[in-house]
Amino acid sequence: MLIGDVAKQSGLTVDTLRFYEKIGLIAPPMRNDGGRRVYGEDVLGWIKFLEQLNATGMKQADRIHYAALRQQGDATLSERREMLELHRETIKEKLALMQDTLALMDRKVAAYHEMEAK
Amino acid sequence: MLIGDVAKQSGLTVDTLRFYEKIGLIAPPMRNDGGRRVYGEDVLGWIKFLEQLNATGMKQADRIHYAALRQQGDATLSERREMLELHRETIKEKLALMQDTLALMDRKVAAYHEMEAK
DNA sequence: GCTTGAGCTGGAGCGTACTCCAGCTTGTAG
DNA sequence: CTACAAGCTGGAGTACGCTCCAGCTCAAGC
Repeated sequence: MLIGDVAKQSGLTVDTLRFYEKIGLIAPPMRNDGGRRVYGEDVLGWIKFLEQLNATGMKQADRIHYAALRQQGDATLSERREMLELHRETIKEKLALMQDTLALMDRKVAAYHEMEAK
Repeated sequence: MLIGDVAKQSGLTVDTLRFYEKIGLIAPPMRNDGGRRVYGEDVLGWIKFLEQLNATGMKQADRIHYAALRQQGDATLSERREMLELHRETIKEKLALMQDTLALMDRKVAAYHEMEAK
């Protein structure tokens, strides 16, 4: 898989993939004879996971830290677990806030409907 | 209420309040004899609402648009309602994603625990 | 009436997370 | 063998959302 294929399948741009490699979010892949990046299939799952961390509000710096731990192998398992447990708690908080705001939107929309009806 | 009081009660900084005024998120308040901003109590509710829109991922540009509509009064009611209805849908989507990711965190954490136990 | 804290304006600076570009090399299709 | 698309590097530029600063005025306490 060349970088363009990864871009197409992951939804990231080629530039973003190289940027993620530069900052340590994605491990530098092998190169072919022409010096081009050749990725394994597994990178797609990793990118998807990164996107989920991102979409749930994990900071770049923390994602980079997690990626670094992951590359260090099994010795970092418990630290990674702790990071995920922490993140899980922040997701829970955001979730609660979202639900509150969703309820607020419902009330506001209903109120607007009433005002429009008058 | 002077700007410092609003800052304390809203949790925003004085600089942010002036910035929000500059970009149109907060209506320019009256000024006292010395030229200082004097806010009504209602600004606090408005700020809280803005924060909720913000925290649930509404873009600055859209919040500004909503604020502008609000200042134009009742004629914009239905447009505002539509914006909130749209935002409600995006919140729902984010909520679903968050719940998925929360479940993923749970699975990962459990898996890590297992690997650590070995 | 002097000090000190709060407020004012206009504009510069910053952190995050990309995004784009120039100038070059490589690979595939006609 | 020649286009031309895709890839490479290093570095500059961008968008968003604040945040800070200089240099000034205003207000309240001693």
